[in-house]
Amino acid sequence: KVNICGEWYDIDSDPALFPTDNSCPTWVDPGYISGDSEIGSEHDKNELSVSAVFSDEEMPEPKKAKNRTRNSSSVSNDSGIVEPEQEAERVPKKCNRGRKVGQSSKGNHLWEFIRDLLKDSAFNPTLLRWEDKETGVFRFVQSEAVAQMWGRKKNNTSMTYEKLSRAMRFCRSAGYFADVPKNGKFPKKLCFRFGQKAHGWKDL
DNA sequence: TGTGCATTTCCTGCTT
DNA sequence: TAAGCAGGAAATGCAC
Repeated sequence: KVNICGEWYDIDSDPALFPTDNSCPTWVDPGYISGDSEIGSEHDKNELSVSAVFSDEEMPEPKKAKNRTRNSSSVSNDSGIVEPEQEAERVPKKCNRGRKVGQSSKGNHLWEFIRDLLKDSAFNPTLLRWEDKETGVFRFVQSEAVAQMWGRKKNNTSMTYEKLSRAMRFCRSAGYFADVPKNGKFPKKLCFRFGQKAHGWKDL
């Protein structure tokens, strides 16, 4: 069993997720492990193999067609007049917003989940990796796979990296993460950095 | 029962 | 021009 943020992921009951032969989890792109992939290569551009782990039902839904609910200018036609049908489309989809029933918010926080993944050699550097451990800069290697694990922990099978990254940005504004130094040393994409409120990552 | 926190979801606008 | 990133707004579950 592997403990991530206090939650035990059972290798035996989930062999596809955690192979028993100490090999890499099946979601990990074999090309990355074999050395065919490096940061900046095609494999590094968010290429995923999560379909090997998550069934069709478990896979996140594709991004829904965007409903424009706030900006009236974007639903008006060329003449700037909002048609009645377009007006109807502006009704907020309140029922689809926010957390769903059964999605627990208790337990560990997102930054702790990320920290624990970095702590575990089963996930570091296959799912995410240190860019600069001294300054707390890390980078998502398999961003969608990490998002799926986070969603799994929160009973939310529709979790995506887009949503996870939004939560990461909220945590950044709260001080758990910080801005990545813009000195050209780190790639801007998929890079985050632990903030002042985060602790326990230095002694990993 | 009300409030605050920590997200989650949807969206627009900006940047790469 | 498309994809990714940033952030606003509204909603939720939970703890207190």
